[in-house]
Amino acid sequence: MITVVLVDDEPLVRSGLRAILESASDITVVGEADDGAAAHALVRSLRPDVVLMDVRMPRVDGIAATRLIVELDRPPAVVVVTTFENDDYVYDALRAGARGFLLKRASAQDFVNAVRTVHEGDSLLFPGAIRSLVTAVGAPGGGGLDGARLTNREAEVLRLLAGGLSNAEIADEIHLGVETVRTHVGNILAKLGVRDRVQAVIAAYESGFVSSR
Amino acid sequence: MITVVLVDDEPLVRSGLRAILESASDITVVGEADDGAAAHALVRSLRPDVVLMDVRMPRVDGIAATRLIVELDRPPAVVVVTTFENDDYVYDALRAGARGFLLKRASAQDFVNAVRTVHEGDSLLFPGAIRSLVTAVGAPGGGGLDGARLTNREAEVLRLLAGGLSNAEIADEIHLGVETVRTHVGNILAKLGVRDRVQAVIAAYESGFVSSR
DNA sequence: GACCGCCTCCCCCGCGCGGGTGATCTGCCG
DNA sequence: CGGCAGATCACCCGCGCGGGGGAGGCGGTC
Repeated sequence: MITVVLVDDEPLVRSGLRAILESASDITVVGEADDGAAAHALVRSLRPDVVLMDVRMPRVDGIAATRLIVELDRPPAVVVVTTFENDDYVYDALRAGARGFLLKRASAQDFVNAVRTVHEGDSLLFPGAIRSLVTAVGAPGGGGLDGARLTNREAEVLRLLAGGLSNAEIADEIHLGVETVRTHVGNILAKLGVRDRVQAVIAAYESGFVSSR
Repeated sequence: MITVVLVDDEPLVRSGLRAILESASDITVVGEADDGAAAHALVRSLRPDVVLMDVRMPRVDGIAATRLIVELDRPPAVVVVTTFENDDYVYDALRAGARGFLLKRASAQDFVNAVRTVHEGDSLLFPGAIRSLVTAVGAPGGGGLDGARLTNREAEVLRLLAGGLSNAEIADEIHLGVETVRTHVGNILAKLGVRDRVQAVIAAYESGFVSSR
């Protein structure tokens, strides 16, 4: 059984999340808090497996609360919940130690899956990378991106990379030197905060930057 | 404009595909055939970009027709369409040179995407790998697979691999020697017919063996 | 008993990959 | 004009990865 604590300043949101999560037989919501300070206290006493945390809250916000919580010993997995895709607070929260993030408009199944995922492993894979990429979804061949950290060229390279091409093949494909491709790939990995091209591909799929089917 | 030839022995199916594809402004169905021999002749005269081919047909079947078509110079991309997931004919067709395969129950958008994909690049990525994996979807942690080529252990390794883990990390995770993991990974790559772990991850996503969100 | 598939581990070899660093050229912006 | 970001290419280094073998144990089937 996975125990969950909900943190959001709106009772309506908490109720909704509770209803969604409790419909899964392996998940129990053991507590709710309406601000970061209360969340910290609640987590210390209840020791849940997972915390669903709104980033934007009065007084102690989700970032500070996340920071406090992950400093506990054997801390729960914190999943940040947000309304907006382009929310810099989410970025900060991920840096503060959150295991992943979800949009409030995600489906019920998404929430259930997210809780299970962070509980099992160490994932909601590469939240930082996915966060960087969600805002970059757009032009297929290299059109105008915006909030993304990736440049047009980098996005193009990532797309080919996610097609399973080697650096040399990418170079051939877009008529560049292999060295240049290596540079772009290196920059992509750095910007996404992932270790290698495998993780970059995963981030590309998980974020919807490329999509299956 | 992408030109397409449809090959299926049932007029109903051809009509359906035609309606779906012509709803896309960049796709035109330039011809239809109801068996493999007619398909071959039609493709030679019309030189379409893409052929959607049923595998199961009377007289000259889809496999033989695919073989004939891909032997033309500058042949069109052949996409095999089938009713059943566990259809060995599909396997043969892929070996015969088909660029990908689709289930008849796929969505309208899937068909449109498939046509565009094979027309642009060289993909419907790793059709052989995906074919191997679609039948393997099932137990998350290593339950009973069946028609899959992968053993339980290999499926488990692939799942971790698709989580972005290195060989050493996989070895740690399931308490094996790195050498053993290397062997499993090697076998996985061979069975899927892909070159490296990056392509294996892509196949895992494209096949639904692992799924985003 | 012989056989085979699966799992486990081992060695060697070549190469692609990723990190670090630096260079040049372009175009944009203040 | 100077500054800066993006794009291009370069070299070095270490290592993880993948291919090619081989080998032993274990549990099934014939």
